[in-house]
Amino acid sequence: MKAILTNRQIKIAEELVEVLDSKFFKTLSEPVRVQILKFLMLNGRADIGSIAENMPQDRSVISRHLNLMQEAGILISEKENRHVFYSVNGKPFLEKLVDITEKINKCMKECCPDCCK
Amino acid sequence: MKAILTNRQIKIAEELVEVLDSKFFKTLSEPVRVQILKFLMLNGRADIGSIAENMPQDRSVISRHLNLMQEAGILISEKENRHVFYSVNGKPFLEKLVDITEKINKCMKECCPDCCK
DNA sequence: CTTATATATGCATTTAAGCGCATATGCACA
DNA sequence: TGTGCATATGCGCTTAAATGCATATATAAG
Repeated sequence: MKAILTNRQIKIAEELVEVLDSKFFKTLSEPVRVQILKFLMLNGRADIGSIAENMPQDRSVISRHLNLMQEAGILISEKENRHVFYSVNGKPFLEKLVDITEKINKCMKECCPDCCK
Repeated sequence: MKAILTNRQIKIAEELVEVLDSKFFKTLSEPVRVQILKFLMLNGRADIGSIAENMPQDRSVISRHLNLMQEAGILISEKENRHVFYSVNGKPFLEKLVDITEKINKCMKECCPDCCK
């Protein structure tokens, strides 16, 4: 048990908690949503119908997953007439991941130097 | 819908699915486990009892979370007499995150160039 | 204006996970 | 060898999420 914690260390650790507890992270850790991500990576922009055709789940289920993924910043959606097209939210998506990695790195270096031995 | 997918692209996308579906990712996306991670980052190596004292959950619950986190490669455990001490598995933990970020980056660049616009 | 199609939503069911109690195991110390 | 403490585990309870059906909404086409 360490003796003293600086405010700076506590703040850094709290930032880490924030990014890990985020909707973003939770949304990514679900097999069906990962499959959807894979599909969109390989096939590019697609509407809900075409995505659902390639998944065992019901259309309504896929629709809800897509909505969650958009809210989490992983996908973007564009409504065109009757269709809603989804695609990977490329740069912001990647930046979020880099941010998480950097925050963990920073936390280990500054809060827990022993962790890195 | 893209016309043709190369084997290379499919392989890259499958590797992405693999890392995202991993125990590692799922284990990290749970609030209590994130709190445990924070605690160990700030306080360093600690045994189950001291960790549980700082959490609202029962010792048995914390014990199980710690076990999962160790299996996922996030923590390491060292048994000393009656006590089991846990600490952050620093380097491997960070490397895993970097690996995931790189895989997603690679997948976006090679499978879905449109994603990055 | 009617019909067909794409998506969204209400609802009930099923499933998985977290949770805590009770108890077992393992180890140290008297 | 017996007692006490740290951790592990069996069990049932509770909760949250995924799932699919039925249906509602919206829009395009005839």
